[in-house]
Amino acid sequence: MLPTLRPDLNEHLYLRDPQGTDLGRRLLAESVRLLDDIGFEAFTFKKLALVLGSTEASLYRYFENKQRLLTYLMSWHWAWLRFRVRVALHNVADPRQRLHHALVAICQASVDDPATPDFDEAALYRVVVAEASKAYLTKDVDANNRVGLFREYKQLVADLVPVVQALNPAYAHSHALVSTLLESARNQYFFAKHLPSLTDPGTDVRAFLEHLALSALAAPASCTPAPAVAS
Amino acid sequence: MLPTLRPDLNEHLYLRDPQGTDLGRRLLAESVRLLDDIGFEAFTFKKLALVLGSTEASLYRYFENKQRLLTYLMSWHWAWLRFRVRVALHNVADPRQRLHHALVAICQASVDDPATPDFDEAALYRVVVAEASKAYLTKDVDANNRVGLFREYKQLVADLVPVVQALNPAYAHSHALVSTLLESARNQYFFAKHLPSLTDPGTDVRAFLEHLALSALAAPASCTPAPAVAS
DNA sequence: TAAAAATGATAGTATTACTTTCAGCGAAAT
DNA sequence: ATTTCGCTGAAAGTAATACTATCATTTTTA
Repeated sequence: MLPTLRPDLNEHLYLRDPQGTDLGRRLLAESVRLLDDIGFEAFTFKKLALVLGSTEASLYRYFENKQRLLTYLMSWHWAWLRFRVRVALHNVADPRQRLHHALVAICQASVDDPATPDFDEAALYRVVVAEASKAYLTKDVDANNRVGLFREYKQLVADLVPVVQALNPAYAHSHALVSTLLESARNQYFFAKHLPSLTDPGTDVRAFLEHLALSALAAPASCTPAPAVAS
Repeated sequence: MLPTLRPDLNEHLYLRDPQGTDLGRRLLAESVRLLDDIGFEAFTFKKLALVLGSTEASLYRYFENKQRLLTYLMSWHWAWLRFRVRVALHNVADPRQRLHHALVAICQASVDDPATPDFDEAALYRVVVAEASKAYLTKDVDANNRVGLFREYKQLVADLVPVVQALNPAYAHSHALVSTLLESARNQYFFAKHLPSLTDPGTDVRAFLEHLALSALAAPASCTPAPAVAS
């Protein structure tokens, strides 16, 4: 099952609350493993039912389809990240420290929590890295967004915006910066593993992102203006 | 058909060169329209055959599957971007100007070329924004990468790295920065349209990215170090 | 004009993505 | 103690997807 934290995820994500039953919890845990194994495209409820010793029909009682299940899993991850960030920032006052700790929380999302033996957090993070964007890069983003399916991601961004704003209240792109940091974190991990020429060897993703954010927010006048020469 | 530019895309992308025949060229043009219409998940060769007045079997002679077709289309886009960047940077010497023009080329990828009436470039860019990452976020990235399917994207990054390096030869993350700029450009367009709370209202993506890159590369010492306080 | 290449027509297979119905079982309420 | 409820499993079915194969016909080209 999913670890200790049990956020109230949007009820449109599921048909029946998977956290409420044994089968539901095993569904969640095993789906992460299976997604990690074979990827979202090859993943089916039939295969999942097989490893669970259950049936397709039973699983369809929890989730309308695998897309919703994916979005559920990603939402859970985002909720968990929010929690981690909140804890990491607790009692840290210095704005620069706050950014630092937030980025540590975001980038160390893959570390396994030994308190949850039957839930593979490292596998979830691999699934997040490889599949998260498929949760919203679909033709029904707008419909899904309308019913709140991306609430957790948007909340995570909303939580981080003040962290960034604190360093430079005049910065005009704090939402864009935050979403770029989150998306880039995933991408750079993926690239490092699979398309290394799209990153730099031995890159510390957190250090890269922290430098990026701090320098953007330091915003010395010399960085800001677009060049004035003719096009 | 695809516009004037005819790059030599990796031959593993297709079974039969679609640029070499009339049906092949119509396949490419219509697939963009159909992908834009219904999205990658709902897209099938059967539906495409229908709008082409052709048959499934005929289309499967060009592409092994829709994944390869998508990667072909994205590769064509990346090759075209490379070309646009090259043209934009021609005879521009000032490093800051070069970055500026490169980003203009990248961010204005959606403008339609009136020279190619039967090819909808705006539609291709929408498809790129929504679907490009699905070309590599799969379980067979590594196999596909090995046979060169992502050559164009990697080349685009490789072309842009010197542009960035010229502004700061000591910068340690130029590959990560370039790939972040490219990925972020797509993401921010998508967010602006579908998940606006993940960007800032009225954001000029190019201006955002240019400020981000310039400030990261300006790298005053005050931005660089991680904070020294206890964790 | 003959050979080669490309296309269309037809058909077929395995799998996917579901839905439906019904029966059985354990826990909770009466 | 039994009814009832919620959940699961079993079985079957459907439409669509993702292909592959064969063969006749048309188009290109040498």
